[in-house]
Amino acid sequence: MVRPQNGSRKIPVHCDSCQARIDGLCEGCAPEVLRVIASHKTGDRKVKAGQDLFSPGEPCGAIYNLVEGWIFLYDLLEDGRRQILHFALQGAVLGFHPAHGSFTTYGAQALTDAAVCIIPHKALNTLSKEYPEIGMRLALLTSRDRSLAFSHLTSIGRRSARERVAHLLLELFIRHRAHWPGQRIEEMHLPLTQEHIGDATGLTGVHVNRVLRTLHGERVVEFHNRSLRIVNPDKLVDIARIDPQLAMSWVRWKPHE
Amino acid sequence: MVRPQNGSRKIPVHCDSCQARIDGLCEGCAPEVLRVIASHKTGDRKVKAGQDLFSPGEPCGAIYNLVEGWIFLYDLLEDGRRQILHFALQGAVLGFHPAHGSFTTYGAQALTDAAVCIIPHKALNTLSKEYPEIGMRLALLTSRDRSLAFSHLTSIGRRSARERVAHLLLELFIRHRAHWPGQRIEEMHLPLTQEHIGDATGLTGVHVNRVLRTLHGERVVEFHNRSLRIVNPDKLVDIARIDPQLAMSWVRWKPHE
DNA sequence: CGCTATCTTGAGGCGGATCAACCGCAGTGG
DNA sequence: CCACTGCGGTTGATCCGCCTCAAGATAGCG
Repeated sequence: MVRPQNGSRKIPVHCDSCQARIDGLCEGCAPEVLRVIASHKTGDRKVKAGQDLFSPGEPCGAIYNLVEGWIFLYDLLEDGRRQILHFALQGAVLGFHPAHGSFTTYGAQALTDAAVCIIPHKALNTLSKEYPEIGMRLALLTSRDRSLAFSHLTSIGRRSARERVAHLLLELFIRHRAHWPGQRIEEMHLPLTQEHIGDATGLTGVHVNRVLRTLHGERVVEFHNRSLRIVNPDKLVDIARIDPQLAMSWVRWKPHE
Repeated sequence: MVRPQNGSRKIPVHCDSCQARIDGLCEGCAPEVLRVIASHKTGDRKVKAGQDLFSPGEPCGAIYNLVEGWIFLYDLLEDGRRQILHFALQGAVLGFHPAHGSFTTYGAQALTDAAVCIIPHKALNTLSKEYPEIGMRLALLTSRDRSLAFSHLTSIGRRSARERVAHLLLELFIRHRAHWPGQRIEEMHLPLTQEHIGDATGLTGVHVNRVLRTLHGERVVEFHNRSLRIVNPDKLVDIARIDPQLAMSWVRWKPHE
């Protein structure tokens, strides 16, 4: 299992666009909004794997910056069915809702032990006056999330189970690798169960299993033990029908001028 | 068929939150970003029904403010299958992508004759320096779109055909009424074909037809001739399983302080 | 070493897709 | 004024992808 960080954030990473060597966040293309925001935090918070950072329907008083770990956003129906809306990686801004001071419409749960820093909404308001660029940076971040959500919509609405699963695995692989581009190996720690994959793709865990077994049998990907290994990248891309253009928008916030 | 505006934008409307009487855009809660942005437009553009404002894969050099008409965002697969991502109503900001100067990953097509004003990306950059609030306003707008996309994800991923259709109709009705709150009548012009509804809900037009016929037979909604009439609102809400909390986020950008 | 979550595999059923007519209606042109 | 055309809606028959239910098999983990 290849997991370069594994608890230590001291390993420097490269930004995929600017190739700058930085610690955790890219200054050029990943928004400095994160650093500035983080500097105004009122506190940190650790979330254990399986715990909610916030739950659906809670009052939302703060936004969070994900410093470490995996967190997913989810929606819950009354009958218990769950839809996973987004997988958040390091550096993500969470809890930024259109209506401040209202209630969350979805929840956020940690897949691994995670760490966030907390910025109250009030701080954000004053902050945006001090650093006018913040607003636009935040808009770009949110816009990237919207693009991702759009691509998930297309996937769930119009693709087959096989394509959906391939698409999701590839997306997570690409987004993850963008954070750790030093790794050339087509293998990563992916802290999901097959049921998570099902809830993200609109399938059942059982059917995800069948798809994964097939893909395994075809020597495309292996997913065991929360470790993803891409055996045949070309074929996976082919199955997922990824638009390379789109893939870029998954990792880039903004091109360098 | 009740269609209050029908080509004339002179009818004043009320903001659902602030009750201010305004022309087209609410100053209090709908962001003044729109007015400011519009004041920096380099031109207007009319789009005929059925025409693309922009197509998938085009270079994107400008953002647009929808002044009049309905426009939907869509994604196209190679084999021709289409997913509708979003229905944009008056006041919407279109074409704001995470990577400026790159290419669009989805298209925007007019459902009715539509009018937009054009703001080049460059203008946006300088603009955000002049009016620092713009960025944050834009972030909130984009965040609202993201919430909508999330709720569509849940719908397509986890709800039955019946629930999805009910959900979409109710969403469009609520969002539309927010622009024309003077109308008490549960009837509106909805410029969609059943195929559009299918492409938005991940169903086929044929199946949408069956669902609509059933709902008609149950005296819940009538959808004829691009006109939607909600016969039994309570039942529709019940079928759609709308979270009232969520419904608010469809129309509100930001609560008044 | 037992517990519990997760993975695996099979059998059977169903919701929605697909395919194929046919209808109604608004243009449109003779 | 009417034939022609094309789009959208309607309906039926059939099919299939994925769900459901159920029973093991594995494998982390205390």
